[in-house]
Amino acid sequence: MIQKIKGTMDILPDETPLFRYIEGIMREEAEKCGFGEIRLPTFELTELFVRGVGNTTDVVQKEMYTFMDGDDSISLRPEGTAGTVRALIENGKYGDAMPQKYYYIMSCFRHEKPQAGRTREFFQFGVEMFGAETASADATVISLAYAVLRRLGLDSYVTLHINSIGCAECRPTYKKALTDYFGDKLPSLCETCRERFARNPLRLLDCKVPTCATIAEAAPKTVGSLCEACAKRFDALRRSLDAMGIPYVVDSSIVRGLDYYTGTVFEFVAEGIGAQSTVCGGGRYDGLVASLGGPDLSGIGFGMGLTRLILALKQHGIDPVAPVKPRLYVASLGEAAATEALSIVERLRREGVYAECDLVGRSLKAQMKYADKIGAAYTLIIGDNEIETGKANLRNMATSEQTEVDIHAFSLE
RNA sequence: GUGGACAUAGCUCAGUUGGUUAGAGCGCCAGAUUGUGGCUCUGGAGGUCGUGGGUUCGACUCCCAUUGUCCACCCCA
Repeated sequence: MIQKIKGTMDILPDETPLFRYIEGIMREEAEKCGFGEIRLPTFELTELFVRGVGNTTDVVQKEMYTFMDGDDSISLRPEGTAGTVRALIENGKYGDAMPQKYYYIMSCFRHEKPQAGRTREFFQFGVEMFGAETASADATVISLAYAVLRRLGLDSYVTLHINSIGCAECRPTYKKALTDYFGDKLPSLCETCRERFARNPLRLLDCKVPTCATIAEAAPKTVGSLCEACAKRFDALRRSLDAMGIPYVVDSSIVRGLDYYTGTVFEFVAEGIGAQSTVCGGGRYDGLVASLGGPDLSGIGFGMGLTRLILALKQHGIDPVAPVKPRLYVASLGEAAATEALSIVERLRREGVYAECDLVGRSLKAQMKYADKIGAAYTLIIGDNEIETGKANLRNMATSEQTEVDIHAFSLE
């Protein structure tokens, strides 16, 4: 048989209600903050991601689904920010009143090796805000993520980590401080860290190898080498979060692997769902709009992984969706009754009631069993006698009480 | 890309040092006197033991390869 592609998933009817529940919360919370839904192409020109996400990143270098379309190199979107920025510029939305606020719930694609909390096609809730540089903007975006987690009942199981990695002004200074510090310690670092030293020194702070982690602990902190503006804004963000009652920890190892991030970065981490524990990650990207050919416009956003949220919900036994059950099952005996059952069910459905009848030719007993199995609240039993008299027994499946009703005119509580 | 574990009915798993027609529970279907569910009982369908080689008189069981799944590294949501 033909199997699905590695790293993709089938979401069956017993799981989709949970997805829709979570998506509903995301939409409500985003729209309460004035974010409007944006729908974007599944694929874009490869160059958008090369320039937007950054050609030194792993995501672009080795995880994109890229192929030729005639003379164009196109790629499946590996994340949502680059496309949103492209749409903002292309549709001239930078001319409208600021801030511009967008959200999306869509699948993204990365050619990675699947593991717990990581698939090649994954579903992401993302939020992007443009043209607002205040700490209040940062706090608003973070509080939106927190609101979603709180409504899912996960707020006490996640930790918010925040950091500032500096702007175009202070980041180079900080990078130099870092390379100065790590430079003479290279021999004691692990192999991947030596690579990181050359490619993305910030990531040195995030190594899990014990010896590297100890060395990293004593490394100069971003927060200590921020320029005045960045330091001020980071302080303001902390005060804002305090004021809003959103708990957080300052974590200098939060770095982000996408090139566009500047200044404020943050993650919500859920312990216990596996190694991929970041349930939401985001930050500021003040240079991105300009670097993609738009005006000099600031931006901040986050991505939240649907399947990781579901892992966390499962881990804590949170199951907020009730299965959908029919109000009525019409059991029938004989062909005439089967036809009558169909018309009764049709009438009720037109009135907005979820009703079912036999579709596979079961015996009466088997129909009753089936009605029980699917959780029907009531069962109406009809045969030739009932068609003749127009009356039939309506059985309450919980109490087993039966009442006689007019089969053409009865209604359900 | 690197490493580790695992692959037996629709699902969760047994399967003794390699030895006759491969098992259980759950699920599914059908019955247990005539037109009524949940409990119980009985019966039934369903597996070329992931795939391809090899060792052997004989392989679900041992060896090799391959594919897939899971977990971790890396990276990220």
